[in-house]
Amino acid sequence: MADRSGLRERKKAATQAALSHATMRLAVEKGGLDAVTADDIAAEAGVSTRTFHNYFQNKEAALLHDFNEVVAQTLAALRDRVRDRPVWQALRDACISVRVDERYSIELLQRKEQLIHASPSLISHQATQFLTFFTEALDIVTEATGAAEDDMHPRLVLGAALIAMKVANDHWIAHPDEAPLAEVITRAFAAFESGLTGPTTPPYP
Amino acid sequence: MADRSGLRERKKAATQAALSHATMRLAVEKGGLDAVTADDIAAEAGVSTRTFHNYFQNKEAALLHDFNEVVAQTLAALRDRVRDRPVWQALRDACISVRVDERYSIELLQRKEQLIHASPSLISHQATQFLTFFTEALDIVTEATGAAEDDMHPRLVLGAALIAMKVANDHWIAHPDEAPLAEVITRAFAAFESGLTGPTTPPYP
DNA sequence: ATGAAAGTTTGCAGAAAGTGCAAATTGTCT
DNA sequence: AGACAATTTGCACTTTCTGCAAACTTTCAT
Repeated sequence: MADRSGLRERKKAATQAALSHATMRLAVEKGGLDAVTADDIAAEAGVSTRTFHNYFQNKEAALLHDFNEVVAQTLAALRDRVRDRPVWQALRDACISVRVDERYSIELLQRKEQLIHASPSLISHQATQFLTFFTEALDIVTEATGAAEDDMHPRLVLGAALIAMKVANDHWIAHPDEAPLAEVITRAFAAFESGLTGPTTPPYP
Repeated sequence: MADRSGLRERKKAATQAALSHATMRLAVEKGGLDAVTADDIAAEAGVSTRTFHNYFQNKEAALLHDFNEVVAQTLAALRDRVRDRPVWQALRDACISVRVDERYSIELLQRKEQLIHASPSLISHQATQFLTFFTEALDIVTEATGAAEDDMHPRLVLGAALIAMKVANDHWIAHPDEAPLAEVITRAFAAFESGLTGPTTPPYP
């Protein structure tokens, strides 16, 4: 019944964190996650290879582990907010409320972004995480709005929000000093609010 | 120098198609791609396992092979259209021009969709294909509009188009008799054109 | 038609991932 | 302390994927 603060639970969390951190350390050190084996990671974290696989299915999951918390917290924030404001604003506010910029150092985020960008398997795994987010968020949104099962609209709104969030985050990671993250997110969401056709429309002969 | 219609080229294409089809056949038969091994596929197609891996890195790539053609053709269509109309319309028209509904049978698409939905590795691989599309399309769009390297707008527009395309396709595959694919795509794109905030906004206390 | 050049297929060896199982170890609770 | 439950570990095994070199097939110039 002890789910919190038993020695056992703390040790588990510590091991998981150690494995995740070891993965990051080795990936940076060797210039790419592909050059790191599960054996390496287990050794670096001081556990057996088998234990590594008890915690994570693969190295990608280990490296992207902390992103799960971001996803969980965004979903929780969305559940809260969707009650008292329109879906689009709830999505925007939920994304802003997570404050990735305060939770992780910009150097860490940049290095991680670099690793992901260079590895197809990491890109792939991250995409899966996004899809999980999408699916769960869709449940929240459809329940809140009472939209029909086959209505495309909730999916389109949610997809747009996800794109806005991802593009804004990537932009901020690449140019952290230009503007605070919250503002970049707000700008990205705003781009969808007035219709997309206009801006990228040069004159034609 | 012969890249077209040499015996060699035709044989290669035939082998690749045979492997891709064998993969689909076995996946359907065994109720999921996970239950199929590379050995199975090679045997079914009448080549060695090593040859399978000469053509495809993994079973996922084999199953999703024909989607590559769709991507290539969409990109080609986009390149064409982006010259004489606004980016957003070019994207929409390019998506419509591919006519997935005429190229594949609805049964095949539905079975494939089912397989993908049930397999994390397939979802993952498909996401990677989407990202490849995104990256290449971004090149086309930025070149056509002369947008700055760090401008979020092209990414947002492109992301929205991708979402519209995916949501429309999924919807049409699930409800093929409701409306023609082209119309569903048009509707999905239209949802972005007038601003997203409105429709999913119930009244609040 | 023939033979050299270029491309393709195959088997084999080997690194690595990932899973099931049972024994050993470690934490929990009375 | 001791019974009970959860965790860690080693081991065996299947599968994926890659490199390499030998065998084979197509191509093309003579």
